[in-house]
Amino acid sequence: MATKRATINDVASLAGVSIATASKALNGRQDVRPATRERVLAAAAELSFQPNALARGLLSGQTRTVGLLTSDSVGRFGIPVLLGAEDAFGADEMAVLLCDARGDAIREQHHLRALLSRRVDGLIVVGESTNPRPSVSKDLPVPVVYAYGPSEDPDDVSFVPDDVGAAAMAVNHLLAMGRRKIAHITGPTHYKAARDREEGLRLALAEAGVEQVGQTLSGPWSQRWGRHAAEMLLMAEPDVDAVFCGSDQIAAGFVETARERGRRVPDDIAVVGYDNWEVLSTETRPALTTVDMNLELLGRTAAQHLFAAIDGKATPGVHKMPCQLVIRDSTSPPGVS
Amino acid sequence: MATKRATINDVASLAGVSIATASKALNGRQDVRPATRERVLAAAAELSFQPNALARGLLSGQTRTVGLLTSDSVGRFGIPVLLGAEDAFGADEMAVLLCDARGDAIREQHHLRALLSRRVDGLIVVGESTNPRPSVSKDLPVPVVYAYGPSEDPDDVSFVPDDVGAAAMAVNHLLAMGRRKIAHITGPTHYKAARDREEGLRLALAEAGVEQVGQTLSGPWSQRWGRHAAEMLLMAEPDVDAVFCGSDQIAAGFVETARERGRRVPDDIAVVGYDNWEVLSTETRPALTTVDMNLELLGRTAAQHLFAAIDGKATPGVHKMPCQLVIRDSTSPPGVS
DNA sequence: CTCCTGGACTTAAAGGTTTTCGGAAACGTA
DNA sequence: TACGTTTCCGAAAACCTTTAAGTCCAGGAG
Repeated sequence: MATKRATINDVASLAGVSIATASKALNGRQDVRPATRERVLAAAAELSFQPNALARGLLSGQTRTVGLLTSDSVGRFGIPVLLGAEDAFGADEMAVLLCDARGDAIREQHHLRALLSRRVDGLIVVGESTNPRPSVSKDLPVPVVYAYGPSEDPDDVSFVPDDVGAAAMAVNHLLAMGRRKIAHITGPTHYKAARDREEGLRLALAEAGVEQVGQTLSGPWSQRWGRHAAEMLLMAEPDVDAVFCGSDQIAAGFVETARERGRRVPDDIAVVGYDNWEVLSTETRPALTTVDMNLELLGRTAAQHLFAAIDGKATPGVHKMPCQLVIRDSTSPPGVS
Repeated sequence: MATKRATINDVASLAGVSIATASKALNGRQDVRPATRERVLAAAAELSFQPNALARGLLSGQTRTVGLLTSDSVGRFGIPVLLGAEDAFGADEMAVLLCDARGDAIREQHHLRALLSRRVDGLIVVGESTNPRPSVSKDLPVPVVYAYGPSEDPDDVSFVPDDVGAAAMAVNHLLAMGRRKIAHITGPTHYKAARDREEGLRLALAEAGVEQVGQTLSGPWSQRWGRHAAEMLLMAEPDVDAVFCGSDQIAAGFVETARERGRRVPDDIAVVGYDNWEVLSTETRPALTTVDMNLELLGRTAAQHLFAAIDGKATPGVHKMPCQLVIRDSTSPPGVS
């Protein structure tokens, strides 16, 4: 806590010039003699002058601020997007106003109004799942991009991970490792993520002419379910040699139970997870091969496209972002434990 | 994307009054006839008018915005604090400008300037650990409160979890369950959290006149270390009947290995974790008794005190916030599995 | 009738910055 | 000397809202 804030007026009078000249000097404009500029800069430093962004924004109509409206309280998806966005903005000193609607539509509207009244230049909406969500962009005076959870309206700009492609990539990896008895354990079917990943699995298996082992097992996204599904699967399909799991939590549970039941991973059964949630994927034994959705890149890309949209160059549609397969010990080739 | 934003001027002329009257009508002030107010409100609704917070802030000197400056990219501590802060602010529609310095002092200064230039009303600084950190508040024109990681300067306002008290509480719980052979596995000693939690353990044991079993084992905060430490501990001190772990990650690793080595939890060995990181604490077998640092409450309290400080009523010093012991199956009394 | 009161509304200033335009000085050229 | 050009700087408007102060008018009291 200290003195009152200095204004450009104070700087100008300390430097003995008008505020116009001070402004020009501070903003590196022409039309000001080097010696004068020097004096102004010195005065500004002396008073530790910070230009008032409100006044500047009022005049220019640009606040250099974007709103990030998220719905996943836990930050599982919002955080990487925030980081990516900060990266994309960073250089040019954009700031991020963060609001968490906690899945409540009323609260979302409330936050939306608050952000709009603060005159954000744009908006990033982060979904809590990849299920399409109602558009928020109708008649909004600023551009909006959706990250992770796409908008229902195809005229909006959305960025989602390519779950289908990533799942296919994961399964192709298992096939390349020589596995042919591949099972699938995943999350609730009302998640589009679960359906997409299963779709990817099916495409990859079909292309290779390989049959899936057993039915897809759907349950919660939890470790507990992974363990439970493992019991069922190992009982019903004893000759399974690979499992593609819809999340690292499920995979961690599976690996634990498989281990307990005397199945070696990866020698007897190879396991692939999803999410690359490091507290799980690198701490299981063995560490998990898993899909990294590259959320930080997704966030950065969304931010960059928001910039483009702010400049009037929007690119509507749902953009699928490539994921990455992180290969760890849970899928080494058989015999190469 | 839609039309240009309406100003109060547009509202006023649509309603056929002056902007002053429009302002008064919109803000529920007296001196305006009900019929007139009605007209103004209708006009505002018609134009979906949102008052420009920049202009308002410029005039009042208050932006109703606070900055949240965090250093833990992963959001493990920052997020609950953000949520708590949003809760405290929410009713009164404060907004939060979030910046992540990622442990980089330069970037922190950069963000600090950006926040100041945006004229935030106050600042919450969230540490990445409970280690005291350099103060940022000297000669700042706005109040600052520190959450989780306290400031080195005792004149600042800091809120930290009461690690010592919580550890003592955890150990007292073990003692109450009849355990007398208590060991401690924790994180690196350069973390104040590790030292404080050990301190709490010592106080509780001393008060009960019980000796700690073996030396405190220090290592990374990881599950891997928990497993490794479990091997060592079970070898060196076979008769241990309880372990207090410095984190849920360590506890999860310990439980896993103890189980593998044929020790039953909690029958043979009771285990207490720390953090109540739910993806771990509720998913281990058995679920972990653990310390919940109540970070959301901490964040809310910090936010409330920031309000107080904004109003000129600061309460300097390091405030220790109470934690909570969440009792689950890993510490049931012996024989009551 | 005049004067006063109070209600309903308007005018104008303020807040800090950027920008446009015009002015002044210095200098060179005819 | 008169004039044009260049260089540097200042005055003032604009952005949008709130509020203090002022205006106007109807109606009541004297």
